[in-house]
Amino acid sequence: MSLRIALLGTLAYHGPASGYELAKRFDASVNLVWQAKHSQIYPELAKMVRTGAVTVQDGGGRGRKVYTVTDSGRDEISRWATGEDPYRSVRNESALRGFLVRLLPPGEAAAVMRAEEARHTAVLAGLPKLREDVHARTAPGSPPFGDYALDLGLRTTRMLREWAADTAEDLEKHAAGRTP
Amino acid sequence: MSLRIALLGTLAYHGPASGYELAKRFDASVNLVWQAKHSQIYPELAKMVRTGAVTVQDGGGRGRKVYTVTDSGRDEISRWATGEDPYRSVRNESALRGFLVRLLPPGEAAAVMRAEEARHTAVLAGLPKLREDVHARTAPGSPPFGDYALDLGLRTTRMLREWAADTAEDLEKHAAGRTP
DNA sequence: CAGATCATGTAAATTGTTACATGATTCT
DNA sequence: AGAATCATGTAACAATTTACATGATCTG
Repeated sequence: MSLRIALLGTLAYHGPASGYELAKRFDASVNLVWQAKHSQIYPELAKMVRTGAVTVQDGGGRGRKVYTVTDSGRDEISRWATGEDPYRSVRNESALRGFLVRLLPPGEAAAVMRAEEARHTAVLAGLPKLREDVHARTAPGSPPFGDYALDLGLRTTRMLREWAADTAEDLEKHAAGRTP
Repeated sequence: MSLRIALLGTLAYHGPASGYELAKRFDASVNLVWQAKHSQIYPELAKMVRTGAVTVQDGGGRGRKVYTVTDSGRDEISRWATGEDPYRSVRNESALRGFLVRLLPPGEAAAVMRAEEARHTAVLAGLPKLREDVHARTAPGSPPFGDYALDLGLRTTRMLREWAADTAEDLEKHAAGRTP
């Protein structure tokens, strides 16, 4: 369901697109929050054509197919976004790594956390460019998609970096304490 | 892979346990970061017995089976935790909802964000109890599992709540502006 | 023309969810 | 005794990943 919604949302924000381009857009926007490979996107688009959430036209040679979200598709987005369902699927491999870090010797654990910190710093450095990319891809007239979403991405990455740094610091203290 | 690692990590932190108890522990600790149902846990445990990452014994009647992590299992954890692999799988339905919110009329969108804020506030209220539960389930002598992990959970939830509140506020301004 | 990129798909395997099924023990 | 909880599993289905496969167009 979530992939379907993410695709519909992306089409609604950035305008009609091909499966190929949707895969690109995923990398450049939703990607901090949800991922999908083309091999999952193509079948899902075909399915959405069958259920009337999107329409297809041939577009721009090379066998390119352009998908457009329908009113029915927009309704689906609204229903999902406003719907109750209390369950929120969460999966976070970075955080899982954080869960395991105490099982390592403190020195090693600290190194892992420092590496994690560096990774987040790198992501932060790339965010301004990401923001430009997203704005460049946004269809004129559509609401500024990036703003809330990118803001969330920014806050998330910042938080993870700080957590990694604080954790590393704590572990380094332990490591120092045990070999005085 | 990640489920396997999460299970091994949980066994290493909290000591030997049955599949049933592991399912419980997941709900009470890793759950902010990774989820699993018993129908996935049981087969995975059986598989790990075959590959020697854990051992089984019968324990405490009622057909209960107790799993213990082996040295080889611990090695697996270390390798995974320190391994390179730059890819980090992330899935976050709350955040996905945030992505879509701009597609709704501002008033409705603001309401969705306020609801989200309330949800996070509720989770925050439950965290002290969660911390107690985790500590109660932690085997004596093992490292304080909860500390870094719960800290991350706390920071994540706090960040999401603030983001939801700020977004709601912004949307409310828009809603007011358009119907002056 | 060769290599990069655009573009779409399918197949096989793995992972995850929902539903079904069963039985033991404890608590009231 | 009946309800709740402990406890384990399987089956069917859905979602996801990895690998395989193919061809068009553009760029140097």
